[in-house]
Amino acid sequence: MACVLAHCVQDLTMIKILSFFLTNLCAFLMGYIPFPIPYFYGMSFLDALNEPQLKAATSIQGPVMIIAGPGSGKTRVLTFRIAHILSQGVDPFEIMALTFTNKAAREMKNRIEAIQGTGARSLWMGTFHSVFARMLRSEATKIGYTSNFTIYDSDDSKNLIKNIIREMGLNDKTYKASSVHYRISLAKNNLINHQEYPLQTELVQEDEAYGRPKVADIYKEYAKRCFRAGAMDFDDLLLKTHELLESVPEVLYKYQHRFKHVLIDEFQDTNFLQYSIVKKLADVHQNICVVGDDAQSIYAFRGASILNILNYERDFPDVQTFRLEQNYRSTKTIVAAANTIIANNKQQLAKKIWTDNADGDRIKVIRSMSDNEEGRLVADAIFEQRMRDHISNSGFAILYRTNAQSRSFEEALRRLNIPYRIYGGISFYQRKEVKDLMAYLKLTVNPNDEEAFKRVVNYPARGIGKTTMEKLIVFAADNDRSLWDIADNIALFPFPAAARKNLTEFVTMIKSFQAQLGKMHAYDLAAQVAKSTGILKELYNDQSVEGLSRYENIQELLNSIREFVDPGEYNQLVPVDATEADRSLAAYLQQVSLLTDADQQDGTDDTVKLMTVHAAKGLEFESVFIVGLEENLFPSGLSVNSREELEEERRLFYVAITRAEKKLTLTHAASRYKFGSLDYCEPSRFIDELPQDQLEMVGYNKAARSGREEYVTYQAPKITRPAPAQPAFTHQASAGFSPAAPNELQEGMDVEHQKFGFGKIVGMEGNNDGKMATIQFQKAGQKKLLLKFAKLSIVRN
DNA sequence: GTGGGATCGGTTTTT
DNA sequence: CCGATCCCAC
Repeated sequence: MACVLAHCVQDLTMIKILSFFLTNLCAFLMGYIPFPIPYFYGMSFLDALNEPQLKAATSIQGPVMIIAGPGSGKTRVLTFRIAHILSQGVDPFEIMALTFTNKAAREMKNRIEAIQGTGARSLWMGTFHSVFARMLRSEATKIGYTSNFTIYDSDDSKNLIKNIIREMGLNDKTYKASSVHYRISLAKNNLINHQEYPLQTELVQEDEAYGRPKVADIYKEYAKRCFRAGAMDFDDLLLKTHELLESVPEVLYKYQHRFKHVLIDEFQDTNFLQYSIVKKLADVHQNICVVGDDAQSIYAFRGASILNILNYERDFPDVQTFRLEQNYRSTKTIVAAANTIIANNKQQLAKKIWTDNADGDRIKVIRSMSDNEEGRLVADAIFEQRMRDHISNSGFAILYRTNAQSRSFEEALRRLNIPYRIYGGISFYQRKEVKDLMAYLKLTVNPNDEEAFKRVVNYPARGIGKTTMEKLIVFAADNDRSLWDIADNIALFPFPAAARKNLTEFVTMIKSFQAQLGKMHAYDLAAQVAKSTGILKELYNDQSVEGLSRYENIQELLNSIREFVDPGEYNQLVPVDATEADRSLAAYLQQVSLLTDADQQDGTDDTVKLMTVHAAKGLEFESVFIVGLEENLFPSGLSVNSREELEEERRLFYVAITRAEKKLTLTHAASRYKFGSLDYCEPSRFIDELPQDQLEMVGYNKAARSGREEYVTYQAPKITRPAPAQPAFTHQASAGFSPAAPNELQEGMDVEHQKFGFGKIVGMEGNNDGKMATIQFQKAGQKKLLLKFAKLSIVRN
């Protein structure tokens, strides 16, 4: 027996060694064999394309539409198309290519460069937002903005809207900032500005039906305030571009004639506003190429519409259409599953995706009892596939519907020592400390920025409180001037002496930064801002774990500024669409606001990727896990009320499925925690829509699905893993704890306080109503009683 | 004006 | 379970 065991162990070791060897050999070959694309593909780089791809890539005169199914080599066609255009003698700066992420643009640029040389660097290529932000930066003065305009992210926009709602004395329960913001955004994306909005009877009636007749007024005030602050929100970057082209003929003329070729990737996800801009730009040369797939349209909530495809055919009647239907990515099983799913949608263009690839494995459907178990099962499966199928970490993706689902997978992967990387969620630039420093920088560049002003005028605390701010806002509104303007001319307004002094000090400080703008290196300036505002000191004094990481985040932000200003060999913040180097602080701030989640990745690391299905668009992985396939989650409970919404969820599922090359695993949990309590979950209807004979069900209590008394016992694959580390604290007590807690806490006990660190409980007076206790805590080494109520953890000896 | 504790309310997806 | 907001004591 022992002998057999020893053999197994040996075999396992052999496999490990072998797979290690193979993986490294592959990495070695990939990394070290030079990959000169033109030679690799033969005589001409065009040889590498199949028949329909070749036609799509080389028909470069006149309007073109390419309908490209998932995995059909769409990116390749686009790349070769641009390379082909360049080879016909067109200048790179006469080409505009709009992609979905900056990363996609950068990758494509690199590939084109490999074929065509470094000239490709000056292509106008990037996301709609970043390309037009760049255009606005040089043209903004023609529509009354400065070129240093701030870009408001959605938090800034919502804050401003919330303030406006309050100032207008409206009920902020009926007027929720997020829904008002959504309405305004929807309007902007359909080319309706604030003057136009009240005239749109349909919109106004909808608002009234929801009991929000004042949305038009809020929109108007919002537009006014943004303008006064010298700020544009995400939608403004497009709307103002459109306005610019509409109202300034010489600008329109200049760009219309410049761009001989315009290309749009992911056309199904562009909205009316974006389409209108591009249509204008392409009007002279009419060389416009759109690439898309209606089945992968997943941004209708953002205003994207299938109508664009129909409009396109109407607006350009002599359009040439190409269809790429052969899938080179996935197994037959996966392609069949995708086709079966999408066939449930009524609204779609007819097409059939097919593949020559192998049949491949059946699709696994795993049922787990809880979200935590779901995490463990997926981690176990990855561990197993890594060994058995020789898939490297980077060959795996875990895709979920909402960012909040990542937690259980993180924990499980960490336990098995599987390296992973999460995209999305709270991004680096959304963190409080980063936003704080950024606000100072924004204010330095554009002092009228109202959101930045409000954010930092009293951070760190300098005695400018609610009352002073309220006055400031009132004076600003009365005089239609920015907050900064009022603060800068404080003598003209009645303020108490203390407030006047504090505000003046603040203004003087910001002005001292501004004085350095042109003279000082942007990095040094930012570092000085961090220091002299007291942000750095404040964070440095915070010795908690979070405080430490905040401090590091500030350092990281400073580093990214340095990288931007001193472009190194590889720098992800370099504007992808930059022809001339604009490396001012203002340019940095604008670029950073437009980074997408996908841009954060360097993509080359060997990690399992965790992301939402939305973020996975355009990517592919050997083995894909689509998790949380439950009713009300995927499809989202908010998107099952109309056929259109449900069909978008189904397209989302379609996108998720088609990311997989070889293996596809679907999971759902029978229950999951929601707001701290267990919630029971139905399996998603999408599982039922799959070809059932292609599925391998794991962990199913079949009776629950078919009504028959047939139980399948579920067993998790046995994988030895290190015993979980004993938690240092077994019970966390806090003000408002349950009656059980005081029994755990005793006088004289050593405890750790969340914020003040280690100490002792010196008293436990006054149990009010058996639910609350007053805890007296004394910090170690200090005589003074620090506080009465405390959030504490017990330290076990 | 400041800071801490209690209380309430809320879940999509992204530039 | 989280964060925003309210409320109260200094």
